[in-house]
Amino acid sequence: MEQDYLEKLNPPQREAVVNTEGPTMIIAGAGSGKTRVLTYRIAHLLKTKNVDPFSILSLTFTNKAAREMRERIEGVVGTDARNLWMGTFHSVFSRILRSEADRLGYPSHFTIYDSDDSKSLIKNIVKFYGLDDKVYKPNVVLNRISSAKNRLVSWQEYINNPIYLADDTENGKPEMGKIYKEYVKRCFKADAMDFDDLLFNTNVLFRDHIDVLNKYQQRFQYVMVDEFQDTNISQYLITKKLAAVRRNICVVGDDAQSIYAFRGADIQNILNFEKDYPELNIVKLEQNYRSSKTIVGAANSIIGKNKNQLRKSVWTDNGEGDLIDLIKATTDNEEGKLVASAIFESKNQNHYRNSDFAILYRTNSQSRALEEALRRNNIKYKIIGGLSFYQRKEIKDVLGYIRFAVNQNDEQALRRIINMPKRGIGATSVEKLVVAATENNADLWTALLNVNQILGGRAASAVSEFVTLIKSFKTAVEKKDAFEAASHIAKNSGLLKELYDDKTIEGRNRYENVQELLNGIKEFVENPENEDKSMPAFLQEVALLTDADNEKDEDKDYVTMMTIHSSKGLEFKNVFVVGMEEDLFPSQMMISSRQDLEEERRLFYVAITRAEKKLYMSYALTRYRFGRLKTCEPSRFLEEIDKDYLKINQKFSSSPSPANDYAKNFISKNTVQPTRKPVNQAVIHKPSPNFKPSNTAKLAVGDKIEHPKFGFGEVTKIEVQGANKKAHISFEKAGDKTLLLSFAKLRIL
DNA sequence: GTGGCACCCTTTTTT
DNA sequence: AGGGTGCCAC
Repeated sequence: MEQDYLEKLNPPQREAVVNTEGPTMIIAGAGSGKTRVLTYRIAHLLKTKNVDPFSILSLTFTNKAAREMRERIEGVVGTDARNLWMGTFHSVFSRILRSEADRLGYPSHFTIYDSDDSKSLIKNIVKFYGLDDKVYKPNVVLNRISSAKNRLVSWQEYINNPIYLADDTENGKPEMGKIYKEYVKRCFKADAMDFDDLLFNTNVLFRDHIDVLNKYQQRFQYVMVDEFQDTNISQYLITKKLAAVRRNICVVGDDAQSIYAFRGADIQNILNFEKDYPELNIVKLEQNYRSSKTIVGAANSIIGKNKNQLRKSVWTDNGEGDLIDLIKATTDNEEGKLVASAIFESKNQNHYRNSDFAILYRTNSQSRALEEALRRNNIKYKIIGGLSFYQRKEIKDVLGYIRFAVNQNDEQALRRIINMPKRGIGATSVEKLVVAATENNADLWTALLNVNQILGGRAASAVSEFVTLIKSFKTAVEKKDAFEAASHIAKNSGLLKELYDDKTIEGRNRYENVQELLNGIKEFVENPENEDKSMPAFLQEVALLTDADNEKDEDKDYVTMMTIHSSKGLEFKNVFVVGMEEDLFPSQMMISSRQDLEEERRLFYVAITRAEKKLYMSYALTRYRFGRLKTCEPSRFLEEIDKDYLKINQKFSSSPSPANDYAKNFISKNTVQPTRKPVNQAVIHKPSPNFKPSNTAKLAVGDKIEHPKFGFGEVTKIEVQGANKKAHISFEKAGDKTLLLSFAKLRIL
């Protein structure tokens, strides 16, 4: 049987599969059959070497990659594959942390804070210390803490190291260490770990508890790491410790595809690897099986501009293929239209299906215009990533209740749900409770139980009711399976009713989303592979899930839309790389923060190498950003592609140039924002004094009105913007002043 | 404590 | 454009 698969491989691939002992580094160029090699390598271990699946640890970058790999291995070796330790760093080590939680003083049901939780906790802390939240922006603070954790710098070390203080002081943020400390303490007190803690604490666990480390060193005889170029130091050290005894470690990566430095990924790991394992066996996979010569050539011509690369030559035996189509559009909307019609034409000419196309962009916000165009052309599409299902407000609300029922110390969950739906417990009361808990060195839950000593009157009784409610949820979670408990909570928390009563379209959607969540929990419970059907088990599962992991569409024939980042590891027959504009791609941030462009260029390389047959690139001369029309210039990356690979689409090559003049001209002709439509009348909120939300009035051209700032006047023009959400009215007297209709203080005379 | 309104800020990628 | 926030009225 093994002969079968070995014959399908070229010599370096075969070597990578068969050499299972000792440290190995596989440098796998784009499209070089990496997944196939990894699959066979594990199959080889299981079948030929009779290794127990429980003793193989395989770490991947996404849950999806893990699942696919498991399925493929299952196809070769059968159900043994189910027992492999396979998953992302975060999911594998959170499982291990759960079973060893007591060693670190955590309960095994600890909560995992997502970045929203982390950010709002930081916000609380900044406020708590009375610091300026303009200076200590949650995002910035979290990044700083995160990168410290990823380099295994504890808060103690952070505070005691003058270098960090000097650095922070220079950036005007001297209190960073104090925030870091408080953040860690609050997380611990809340029985919570954030994403970085899952790795940081695994390192602490293995450092401080040798017996635990020994146990896992014995268990994992073979350790494999995929997408090695995107691991950070914390992850690297975990694998190093685990593999220290057996030294059977195999890492697979491509330095040219390292695109997560912003998250702490360190290419240095590849170089360190050679130092840490002098007996290292290096295999290079350089033949590309995926793409045409044109695509491989274009990709090479881009990545060749980077200085910090290991020399590697990716080549292919495939045919020349089509040139890259460059599509030039005047606006972002037109870009969408042109992309849609290119898809339409290509489908007709080549009998492609929707699923043969992918549209890749730099930022999630670019998806809007494209979406619109595809919808109008009746092309089915699916957006991967962006705001994930689990980040939606209504889902987070329900999960907030569930989380708090499982862990009553989960401060972030409590803050979210205590007054949702409204029950008369305002911010002041919550703050008093938190302060009381802190002062008495007690749990939040204890403070809630003793609310009568902290608050009085209506607030106290509201809190008591809330506590009773939570107690019943707590029982539900302890006694029932995840689905029953969740249904109970959704119903009795009042969330479901509140959404049901909301008859707007958005309300409907939200209600359906909650139902979908419940369905998901039901599926979780009914899945025979899940032995533990409890609520905590479900939460564990869900905390590390992303949208890309929810692949259960019946109808799979859609155009895939996603960021370049989430396209890593995927391939499509035809790929559109859209928004090829300076400042957008490469990103403005990269330029202004004085970082070099190499990571952006690698990102471009990743985008190009997703394509098998044909590549399209597009840019717009004008684009809306933050509601403003901006002129754009073609990306410098377009200049960097070897011209032999590019074809300027004839239809659009007649646009005036230079591009910027044209765009400016375009904008000057469109001084009135094109999305504003003139109308004769609009409905506005009725002005004070008898103001009630439902009181509306019609405002028409010619009406006499009074404005507190601009005085009396007459309506000369009404323009509605967007989906009738905002209207602009013009005054006669105020010098043709344009005003937002939402001025409730307007008086119609 | 709640709710409306005007103003302000976003300004990258994700486990 | 869209969401968060601070202020004000009730």
